[in-house]
Amino acid sequence: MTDKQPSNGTISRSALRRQREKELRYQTILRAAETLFAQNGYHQTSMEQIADLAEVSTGSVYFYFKNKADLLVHLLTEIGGFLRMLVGTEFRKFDSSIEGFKSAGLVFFKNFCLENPEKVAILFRESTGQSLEVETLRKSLFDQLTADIKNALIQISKRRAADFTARLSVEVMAVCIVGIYERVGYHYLLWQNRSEDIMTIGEDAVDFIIGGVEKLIEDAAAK
Amino acid sequence: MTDKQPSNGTISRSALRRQREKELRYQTILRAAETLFAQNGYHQTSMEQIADLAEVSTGSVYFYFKNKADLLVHLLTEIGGFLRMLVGTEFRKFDSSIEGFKSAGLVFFKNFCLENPEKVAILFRESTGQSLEVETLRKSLFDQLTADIKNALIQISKRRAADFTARLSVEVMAVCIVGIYERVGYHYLLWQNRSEDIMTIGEDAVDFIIGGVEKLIEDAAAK
Amino acid sequence: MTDKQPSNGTISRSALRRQREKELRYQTILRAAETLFAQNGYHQTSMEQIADLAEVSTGSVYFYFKNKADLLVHLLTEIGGFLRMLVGTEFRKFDSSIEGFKSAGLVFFKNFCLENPEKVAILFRESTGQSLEVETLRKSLFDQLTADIKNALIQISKRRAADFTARLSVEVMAVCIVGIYERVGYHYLLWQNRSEDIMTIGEDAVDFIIGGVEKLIEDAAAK
Amino acid sequence: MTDKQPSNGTISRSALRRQREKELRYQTILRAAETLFAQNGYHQTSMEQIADLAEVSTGSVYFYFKNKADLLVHLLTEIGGFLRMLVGTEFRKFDSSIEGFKSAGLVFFKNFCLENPEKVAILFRESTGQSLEVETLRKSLFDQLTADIKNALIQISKRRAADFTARLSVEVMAVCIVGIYERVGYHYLLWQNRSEDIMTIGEDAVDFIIGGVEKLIEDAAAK
DNA sequence: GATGAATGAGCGTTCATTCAT
DNA sequence: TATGAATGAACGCTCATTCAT
Repeated sequence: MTDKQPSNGTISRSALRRQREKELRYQTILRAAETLFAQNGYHQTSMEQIADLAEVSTGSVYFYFKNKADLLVHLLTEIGGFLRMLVGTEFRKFDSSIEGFKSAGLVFFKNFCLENPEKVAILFRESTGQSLEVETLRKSLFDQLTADIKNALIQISKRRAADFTARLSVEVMAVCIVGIYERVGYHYLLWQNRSEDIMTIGEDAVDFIIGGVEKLIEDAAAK
Repeated sequence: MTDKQPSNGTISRSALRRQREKELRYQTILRAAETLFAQNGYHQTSMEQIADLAEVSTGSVYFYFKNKADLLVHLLTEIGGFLRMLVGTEFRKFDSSIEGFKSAGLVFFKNFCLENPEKVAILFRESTGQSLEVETLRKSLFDQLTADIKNALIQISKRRAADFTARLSVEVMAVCIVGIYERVGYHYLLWQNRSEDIMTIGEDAVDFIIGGVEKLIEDAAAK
Repeated sequence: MTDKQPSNGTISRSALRRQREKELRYQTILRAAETLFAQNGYHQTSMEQIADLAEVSTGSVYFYFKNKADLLVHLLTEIGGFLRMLVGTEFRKFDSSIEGFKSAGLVFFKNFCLENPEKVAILFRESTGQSLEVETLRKSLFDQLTADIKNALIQISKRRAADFTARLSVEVMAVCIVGIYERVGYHYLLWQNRSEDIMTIGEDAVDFIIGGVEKLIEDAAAK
Repeated sequence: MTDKQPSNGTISRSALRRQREKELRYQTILRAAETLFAQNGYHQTSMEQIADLAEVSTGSVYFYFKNKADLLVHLLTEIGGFLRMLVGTEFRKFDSSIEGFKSAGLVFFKNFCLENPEKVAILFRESTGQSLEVETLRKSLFDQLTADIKNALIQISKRRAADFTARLSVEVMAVCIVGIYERVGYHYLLWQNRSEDIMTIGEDAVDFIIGGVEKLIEDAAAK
């Protein structure tokens, strides 16, 4: 705490370095936890293993994270943000059209699942059925995703002059779509290791969704 | 040696009663585990708690089940069989038609989810991300469900003279449908407690599925 | 208890048969325990395993033996008696001469060790360091053996008109001899499996003992 | 990072002190286990008792030793090394002569048995008939002792220009001698508490051994 | 006498968390 | 800040023993 601020208002070089090192350590620990949780499971991973992989002491882990669940909470938050960013970007790019829907789906399978299988494992497997705190966070992440999809659906229906909600709760549709993404990713990446086929599979899944959505829009518009 | 075998080859009454009592104890313990796993979570439940709720000693629990994971395995197997029976019955009743599809979906939400929320919690939440053994069993249960749905889809497509597989892998469709059931049940029963609305919600979800399937059949038939 | 004694004083046939069966069961259980203790170790053997091998219920084991230690106590007593009988017979046959000494040694290696390796395991390995009760019995068995040998040594020394005790405590000599028997049996049968060589080895050991004894007799006589 | 490495390459004082304290704790725990194993027996001693006597927590015991058997393994290794050192030193001092033999024997009874009865209890009683791992270690310790004695015997026979092996396997002789030491120590210290007489008894035992050896050397030389 | 289900004290072990240095 | 030894509650599990039938 001595050399944080030199006499003038700027931050000293060594303070900056320490800041960087701190951030680096934080990341190293988080990545170690991610790797081990995904690989061996949350309960099968001890704090000591995480510390070992991150090459720090157990005490240090507790300096950066208040407890074991906190590691999962941070990972989950990070993963949730990352996923929303990926999908949201795609929707914005295509202006919430049906094209954006298709594109977002493919981005999910390619840039999320395929490139980050550990995140899939943590989001869909390891964070399931843990403490109340984690489950609450998990719920809120899923709720956000659902809300995003719901909004996109509403925009599309408006554009087509169809009143979606008349025939089907848009929210339920959104929940269904989330369920599809989740199980397809889980099934083909965590259970089977079909990394090479995942894009074809993803296209099929997106087709199923689009097909369903289109049909229901037609029905709604027909009324 | 007194009452096991009367002079003739039949089993004596008291032996039968003991048999019944043994089966009863087994059930009592299994139900206690189910309740506690669903309520507090697998890891938050101790063997002593299970014994207490079942009103037996911890030793007795180990007489009927070889270890804690074994309890989960038995529950999961039971739940998987029950679910397949429910859904399969419905398909058979409607001769694998699209009506059967609708009916099976509703049965899932009514007779499985609504009437057995603990089973939902265990199948979709508590059994996730446990030991390799449990995860393997879980995978096989999901695989069976997927295969059942896949077969139904193939039968329907045959009846309509449409070649489904041309447009979309039937298996992926089946996986999507399983994903929908899973997440809708989880979302509206475990996260929100919408027991009263579950049937309406279930109908919506089934409509989404039917919509998607119909659309894809049309597309396939058009070719 | 009804048909034990017919009106006259003789024992009924069925009572006799039951007597025989009881004795048989007792033996079956004891032999099962002996086998398992020798094979897997006393602590690594459970009462259930013994009951299983003897093809009776655990309850029956407790009818014949008051507890687990009691099994070991009975085995040990039996083994001790058997060993004393073997060796004693030999001494008596040769009239406590140096020939009897030699002969008894060889009988130990042949008729005790070679033909009953399980008894070697139990007497020298499994009964060591158990409860106070077992250790006390073990001590008394060793004491008896020691006393037998001591007496033989005294007789021999008397015959040679040598005063053994002048040079060396006869008891210590006896203890030494017991130690030789014990370790040679343990070393070459339990650690190495030299069943085929055991007689040659035994002869060597007996030679060592005889050599020592002779030498000390000479020394004593010389005085 | 504060006091681990001062600017130069040496280890700081406080790091040294911590090192010492760690070694001290290790010793305290090991000594507690030794005391309790010798006093109450290995199986009758719980990890909690050891922790209590060492005035640490059970967790600490597991920090220093991987499990209960590991404690016994460490004790046994330590005891084996100590014994070999004692006896070996004596042999070297007397240049593997018959005098060294005598001296080594007395050292065994005085500096090993008399001064460390707990070690006698653990080496000859508590380590017997435990797990495979312990029994293997035990065997290797006895094998080493046997080999040491065997070598000494060979040297002596060479010096006397006698071919020992002609009459008697040297190895068997060594095994006999080990057996004598073992049983005499066990008999007079663990069973009877003859601490005051142990030296006289030890001399007797050594005399018996020397007597035997001399006789056999004479026999061998005579041929 | 025989059975085997039931008991429950007891033990070894783990591991998240703390804290003196 | 960082360390890592220390803690101790908690848990899964075993198994000798009992006892109602």
